[in-house]
Amino acid sequence: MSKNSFGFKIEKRIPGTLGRAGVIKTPHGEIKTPAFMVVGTTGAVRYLTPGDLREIGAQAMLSNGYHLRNKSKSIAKDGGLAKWSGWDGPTLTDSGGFQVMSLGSGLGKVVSMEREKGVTNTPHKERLARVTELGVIFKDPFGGEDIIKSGTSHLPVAENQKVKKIDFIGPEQSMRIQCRIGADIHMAFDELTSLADSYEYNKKSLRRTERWAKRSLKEHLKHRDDLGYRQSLYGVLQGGRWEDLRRKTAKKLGAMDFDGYGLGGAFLKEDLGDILRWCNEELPENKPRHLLGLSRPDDILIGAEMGADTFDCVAPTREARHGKLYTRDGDINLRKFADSEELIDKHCDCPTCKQKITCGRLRELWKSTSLEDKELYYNLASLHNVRFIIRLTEEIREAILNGKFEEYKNEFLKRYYHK
RNA sequence: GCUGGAAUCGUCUAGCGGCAAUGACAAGAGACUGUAAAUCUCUCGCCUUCGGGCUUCGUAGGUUCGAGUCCUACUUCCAGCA
Repeated sequence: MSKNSFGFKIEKRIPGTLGRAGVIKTPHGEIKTPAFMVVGTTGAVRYLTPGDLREIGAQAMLSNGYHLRNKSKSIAKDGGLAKWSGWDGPTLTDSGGFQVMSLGSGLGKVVSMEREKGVTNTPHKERLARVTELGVIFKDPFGGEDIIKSGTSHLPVAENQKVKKIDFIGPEQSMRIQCRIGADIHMAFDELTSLADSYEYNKKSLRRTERWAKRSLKEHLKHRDDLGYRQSLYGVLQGGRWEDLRRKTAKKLGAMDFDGYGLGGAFLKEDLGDILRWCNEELPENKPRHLLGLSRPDDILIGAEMGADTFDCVAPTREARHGKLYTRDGDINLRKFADSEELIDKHCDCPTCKQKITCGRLRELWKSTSLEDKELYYNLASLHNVRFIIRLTEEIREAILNGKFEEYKNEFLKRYYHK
């Protein structure tokens, strides 16, 4: 295979659905799909080494252009993300589109998929991101020194507020940053809307995201070979929970020359399947699709069934750090396992379970006042949870290839969610 | 033995006349989905029809409308001197 090629091949479909198993080819290796990409926002997965990632069967890592924006030049100098990070397999970078929401309308809030949680948007004056047609103005709240003088009312800061820096990121900036970082796959710059945004706002935002997609594509073409290997670009589909918006944007971006597609949005759990179906019925079948930011087993199963090929999510590592560990019979809360001699899951093939480290011991490390103990816990717990999700995608792939997806899905869901 | 000082919710701690009583830790429950997350929320004397009721700050008295807070005695602990 040529070093410069990107490709996707479908190996087998799930009969009667949009789902498939396949292989994505990138300059840094293949990704057998469905696959879970580990999240290493700043170039490393928290508390996991590249060696750990290999050991638990990770195939690809997702990093973030926004978080690496100030390091992109030195990453380019080192030959790109793979060389710089020590993870030499396939990589993907997000554009910063998630931060438009997480630092803007969703600042200080959790991203929930439950209707009951009653999502509201953060007031404009408190936001650290402001959206304009040209791009997004980000305010960096850390290490504030520079005082923003008056006469900057177009910026999302109060007068005389101390902030370190104002960053402007639009499609062109995001593409340049991502092309310097040099992941195998990039995301077009998009705006992720929140569950609280109206149809009208979503429509307006979606049109802008589509214009940004076009601009992303144009800028990306200029720089995609700068590091000596071909970097690919996915267009990102937004449109909230509305079928007309979703189908229209999928058709529109689907006709553009992207290498694949990101399926984005803040979803209610009950809507996920429909939204993915609307998008994937319209998108070209022969291009890979990445479902952005989801990893609960039911979400991955629906995603795979509805034609998503790759996934990423911070939940496995974050929840590991917070004491929630995954098992086939549902999640456990480590708090309840003081002095327990049990293993998390005696059939698990992760390094932590293979070493026979008990829940009691894990809890002790987690609750320890020693940072060293805690960090050991974060490593052991992250290894377990990430391996659990990777194994889930491996088993889904296996089931698709064997024509047993439906059977596998039902059995898994029954055991995991006790229904 | 004498002289000081101290005793508060599992632990440490605030409290100098209006207090069911501060904060931290521990404990318990929940959350977390393209990482502002080694984070966040809630509970943490007993009962409650959620209005409130009851019992609490070493023990026993006292002063006061009112005491964890002031006074007396006792108990225990700490420090200094013998």
